[in-house]
Amino acid sequence: MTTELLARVTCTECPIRHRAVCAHCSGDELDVLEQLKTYKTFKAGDPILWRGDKLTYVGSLVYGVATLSKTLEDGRTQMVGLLLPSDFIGRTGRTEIDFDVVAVTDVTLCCFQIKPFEALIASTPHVAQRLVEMALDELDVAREWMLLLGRKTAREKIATFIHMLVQRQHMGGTETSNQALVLPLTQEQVANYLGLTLETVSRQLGAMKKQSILRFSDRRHFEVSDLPALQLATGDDSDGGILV
Amino acid sequence: MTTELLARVTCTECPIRHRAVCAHCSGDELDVLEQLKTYKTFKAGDPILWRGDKLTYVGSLVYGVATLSKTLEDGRTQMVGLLLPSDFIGRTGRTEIDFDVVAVTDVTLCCFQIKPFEALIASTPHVAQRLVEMALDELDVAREWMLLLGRKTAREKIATFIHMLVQRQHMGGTETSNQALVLPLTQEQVANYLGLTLETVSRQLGAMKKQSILRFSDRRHFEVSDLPALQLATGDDSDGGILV
DNA sequence: CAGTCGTTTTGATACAGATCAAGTCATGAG
DNA sequence: CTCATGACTTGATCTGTATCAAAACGACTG
Repeated sequence: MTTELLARVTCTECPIRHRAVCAHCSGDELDVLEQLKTYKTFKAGDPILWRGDKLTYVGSLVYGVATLSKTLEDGRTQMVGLLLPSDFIGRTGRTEIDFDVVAVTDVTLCCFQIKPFEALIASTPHVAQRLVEMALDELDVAREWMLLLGRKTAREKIATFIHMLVQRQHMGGTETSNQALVLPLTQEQVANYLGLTLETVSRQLGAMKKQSILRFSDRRHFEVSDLPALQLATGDDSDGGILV
Repeated sequence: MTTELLARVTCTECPIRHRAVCAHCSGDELDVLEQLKTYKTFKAGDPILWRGDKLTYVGSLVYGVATLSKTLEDGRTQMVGLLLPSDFIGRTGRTEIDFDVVAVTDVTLCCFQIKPFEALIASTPHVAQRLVEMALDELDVAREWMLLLGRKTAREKIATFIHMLVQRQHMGGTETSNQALVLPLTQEQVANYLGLTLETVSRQLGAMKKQSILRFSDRRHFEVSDLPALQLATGDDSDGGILV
């Protein structure tokens, strides 16, 4: 990973080429991006943006995992987003953000200064269009999470979270279960994502291990040994939109 | 209100002219919208869009109040959005929505067929740009609500909700407290918005009446008699972004 | 390899808010 | 005016999850 961290990649070879803001861009448009982009790297634990910071750049997450979170005065915190490769950080039309962005693992960002980027949007409809798509997708995700936070039980929350990891991690892969998965967060971070305490997360994960729904090889790596049971435990409709 | 419901208004006289998708449009552009738009009305309680419906039109809410909500199989429901005048319903780039939109009061929508509207976006950057702004604003709101749902106490939830009503209802008005406000939802609907039960909503509102933070003239109309106390009870930072 | 720090597990207890169960209060219909 | 229905209130009890506390487990450090 350390080599990846520093290597400058050309857009055409970029691992997030087809999912990031640049997804709809033609070769010509990529050339423009190529000129503007710079890479920034962050170590695990580093803050990427702090609440109230002046927003000087925006960018796409290329490698690693980062979190968005909001914190109350007394320290209670709620994660409001989990950023995986191809996700976008920052927004146009505003110069401040009202949450913290933190690198959870080592992170590489493909960045653009905000001014030139805004000019780019005005001149490159493909980027603007993709940005809307991504914003609306995020909105859908946020609303799904509102349902989770407001109405699901601890068990359903954990199951939904794991199920989301499955879907996001082996996109396009084979649909067989028993696939190696990474848990990119500590249990405390999972708790902050799900509106729970870390003790409850531990107990619920423990229960799912005992029921052999999950099998952990170490703290960070596991597989789903009973996907149907997991899906059932999410509390959602049986079919995830795929009609029988 | 019934007269308003059916009256066709020209864009230049439209009450949401400066806040809706059309906010940035020039006179010429409004002329185009004028050709495309049609009004639709709904009675209180009517469904506007149902989950899984084919999305054939999009539109702006002109008069009234509507809710977005998601429901689990066993009936637990969570409101994921409260639509007030100028808010936008529908999205581009997808033909289905995964939540229900319901009219809470009588509602008038300014609608566009989705096909011509998508063409419009492509040709009218002012609309596209406004749409992005609105999507990102909604995303901010959704994330604020995630913090509320995941981490706030019942009392903080109620206080935050009322405080939001204050802000959205007398936008641009004088900053004095003691202003007549409308509670557009039943307590059961408030409960679904806040991830609580209706009994808890009743008790917390009762407590705030007893502490003379709120004063109700009838079920639906009230005023905030102690705004600082309300703000304190939200659990948020003291200043709502306005520096002293 | 002993020591330390962050993470996870486990147990006992407390409590906020849910649930269950009657009421009471409005409003509108006949 | 009476009845019916939906909205709200109030009280008693239950329970899921938080809280408090301690120990066990790893991974890294010197």
